[in-house]
Amino acid sequence: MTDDGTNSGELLWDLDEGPARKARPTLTVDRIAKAATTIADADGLTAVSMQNVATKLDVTKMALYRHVASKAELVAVMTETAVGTPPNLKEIRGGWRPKLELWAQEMRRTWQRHPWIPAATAGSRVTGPREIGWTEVAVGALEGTGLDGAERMDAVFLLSGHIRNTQSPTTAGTQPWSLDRTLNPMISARPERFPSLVAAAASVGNAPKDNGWEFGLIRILDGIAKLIATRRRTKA
Amino acid sequence: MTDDGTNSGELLWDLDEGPARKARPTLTVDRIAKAATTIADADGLTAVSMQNVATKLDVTKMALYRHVASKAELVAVMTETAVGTPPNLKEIRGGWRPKLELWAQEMRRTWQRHPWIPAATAGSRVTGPREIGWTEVAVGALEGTGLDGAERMDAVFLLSGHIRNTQSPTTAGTQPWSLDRTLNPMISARPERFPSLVAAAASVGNAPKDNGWEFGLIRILDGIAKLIATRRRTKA
DNA sequence: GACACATCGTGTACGGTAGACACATGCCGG
DNA sequence: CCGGCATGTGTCTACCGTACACGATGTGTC
Repeated sequence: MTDDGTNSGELLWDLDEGPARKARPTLTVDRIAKAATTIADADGLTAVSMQNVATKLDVTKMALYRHVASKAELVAVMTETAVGTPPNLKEIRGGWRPKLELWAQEMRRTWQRHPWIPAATAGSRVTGPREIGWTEVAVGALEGTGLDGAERMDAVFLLSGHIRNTQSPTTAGTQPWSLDRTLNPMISARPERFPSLVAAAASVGNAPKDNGWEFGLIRILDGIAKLIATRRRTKA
Repeated sequence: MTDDGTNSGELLWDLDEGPARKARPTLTVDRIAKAATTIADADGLTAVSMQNVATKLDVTKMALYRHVASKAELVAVMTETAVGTPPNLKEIRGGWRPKLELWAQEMRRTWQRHPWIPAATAGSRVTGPREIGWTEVAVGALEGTGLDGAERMDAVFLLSGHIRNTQSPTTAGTQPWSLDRTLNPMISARPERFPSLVAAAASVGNAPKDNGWEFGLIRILDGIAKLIATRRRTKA
């Protein structure tokens, strides 16, 4: 960038380092997506602007449009890369429940590595095959449980929705308390108006500070288990 | 608005209708919020820009800043007004479950009237007292169930998260099928890659087309019921 | 009744966003 | 050698939220 005299000196010395060293490697979709992902991981999806990505790659923002059609497409590519490949659940023994537990944990871990994924995968949009692959294996884990197709789909949607809700501060609803279980001061200052919330905050046990992740996971799986038990009974 | 000759005629006639009829009613927070809500109800929260709201009220956008400090504050006012007052659950008989069922239904209905609420209530922000009131009554419905404070809060959060996930197309995760249960064509074209999804889509029963709302609600409540049953047993 | 002042709406400006489009440059095949 | 095509640049438009100076207007006080 800086075009001062020192640069020419560096250029001379760099001649020793080998031939054909490109000053600027050519732009590819991959490099663009990687740069955008770095930004998103660090500063969130809102920090991903064409300008920011372009600056990081030392090009103008319009250069990016030679490789991606729109920002939405860029985000789609980022997402499809970041979600990775779903876990292989076929080798997991013990039926549908351990499989879904592993699946949920893996998904949660992936989303923790890339906290912007929930925001990027909300709303209607084009979905990539790898992302769909996650749904595929989860629905597959529920085959043979007696649930019909719609139920298997709904169960997986319920589970992934829970991950979304507990994982991302940007897509989750606002909680009355903060992450460390400290009640909103506006509430604790008005115990007569919000008695149940104040009482609940006063009697918090040693629950894990995971934004309700573990709690919800067990409740959902228990609920699904109950339905499956009913189906097996009616079938027999 | 139009400043043509017909207007003066109307003005003359209007003299009969009473004194002090203001051509433009003065701007108030209420009128601004109402206009913004109308826009959001019709075209979504993204259509709510200061410019659009101002145009609707026939003022410049900067005039709005005399009454609201920022757009975030405007959205907060809109939300607090739109959520309304929570239902009175104390009169509902039959224990926690019918109470929470009614609560969830009422919340869902409110959110259906204003589909932008999920998007407006996501992320960290200032929460209004009426909105917190909804959480208050739901947590209150779980008192006396044996759940500790954190569990009562987590249960309500789980439930409202489910409403959010099934209610708003903008905050929900993308489903492999559309609202009418038609599988994404990208999936149905590749049955060898997504066998479980194709199989599930083929065996959909007469499940309600409610985006998994009813399914998830029952599963979650069943899961909570199981936990409550455990607590009662250990207590006794 | 005049005048100062507070309130409220206007107009202009700034930095940010996504993206359309014309132009330059450099590489590669004939 | 040379023409064409791919790729990156520069400029422009239409938005977004919001800071700030200005003018009009209505109101309370002397």
